[in-house]
Amino acid sequence: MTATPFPVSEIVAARRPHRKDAARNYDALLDAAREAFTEHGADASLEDIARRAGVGIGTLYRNFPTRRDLFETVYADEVAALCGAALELADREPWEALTAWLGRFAGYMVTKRAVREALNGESDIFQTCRESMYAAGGPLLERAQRVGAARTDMDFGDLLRLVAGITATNFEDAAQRDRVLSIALDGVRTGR
Amino acid sequence: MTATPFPVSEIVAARRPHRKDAARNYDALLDAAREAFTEHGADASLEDIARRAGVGIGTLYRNFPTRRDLFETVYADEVAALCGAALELADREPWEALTAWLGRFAGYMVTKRAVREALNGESDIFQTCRESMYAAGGPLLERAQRVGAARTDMDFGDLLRLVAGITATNFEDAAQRDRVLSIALDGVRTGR
DNA sequence: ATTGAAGCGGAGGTGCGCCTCCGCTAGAGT
DNA sequence: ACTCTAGCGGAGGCGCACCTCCGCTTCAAT
Repeated sequence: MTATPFPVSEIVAARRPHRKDAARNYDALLDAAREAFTEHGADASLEDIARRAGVGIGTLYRNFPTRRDLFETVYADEVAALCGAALELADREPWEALTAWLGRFAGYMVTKRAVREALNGESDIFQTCRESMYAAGGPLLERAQRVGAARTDMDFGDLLRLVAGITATNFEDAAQRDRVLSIALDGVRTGR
Repeated sequence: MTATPFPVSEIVAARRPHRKDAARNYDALLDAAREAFTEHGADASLEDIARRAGVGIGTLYRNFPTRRDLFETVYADEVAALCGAALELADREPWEALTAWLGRFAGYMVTKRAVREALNGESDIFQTCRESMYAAGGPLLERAQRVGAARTDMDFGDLLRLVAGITATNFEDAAQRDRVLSIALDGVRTGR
């Protein structure tokens, strides 16, 4: 849906049908799937997704012949949006831009977890997504490192896992999540 | 199984049957269930668990009438073992004792995740487990805080979530996991 | 050794999600 | 307006996991 200059965005576009009604259904299925994954994780029922989207189960299967196709596309769509977000942060302060992007990244972790679980890491789409993610977010960390705001004995992959893990956890409330995330980022930050 | 002075250990003991063969089956089921949860997460099939344990499905249901009963008991058993581990660290250096225990804690997170997912947080056993965990691990953090090794603007709950989140993530290799965990703990540590 | 009851196991009924298939609908080109 | 084809929907077959039920086995108390 969200168009970005990153390769991952083509994955979603390539599948999208041309006819008007078909495209609408396609979008509705993607939205419904994202919602269902957030709610039920990898076990979300395909028939439930079709129901949410207001289409027949047959339509779901025509657009996404296998469960894997659907999961991959939802995932790619999320990653594409996240990549787009990184571009809009180019003019902010390095450290602030980095943490703002990580905040957005955190929001996408729920879906990502479900997808990873379902696909069991056995998909080459992860490679493409990883590349796009690194291309989008990597520069934010490098910028912060260059101005001495972030420690240099870590790479972007380390940072993503750190934030990913923490945001995937259930907290008592939003305040605790922010507190814990900020403690972890104190481990990343240098100078103050 | 593992006997500790913590209330949570009674949950497992209370269920354990008295007759010899029944007790053996009970233990085998618990082991098989822990293994299955580690491997397949919350979706582990009960029939598969019975098969692994070498007992009939009927035996599983007699011991654990509902899926919830089985999950709760496995979880309680893990927590009891973890509580026991904390007691054995009383004579170590404060910071070292804390990190050693957190390392052990990390090992139990896989099962814990599966159980939490299955029970959807809707069980009062979590309350009991939380209390036992805090009673066991809390003093380790307080000790480290008292000698100035750990920051004081956080509590034990924050620390558990921090470690729990990170260890629940998939890393490229063990080295990366340790690196990330150590970065996060740098955020906790004070004075060097 | 006897016996009763506690425990065992797995066949089979039930329900649910997966996926296919095909008669019907509606968009797009002329 | 007409047509023809891409697209639609959902009934229904299939398989798997859940759970019950009951005849058989094993323990342990006397």
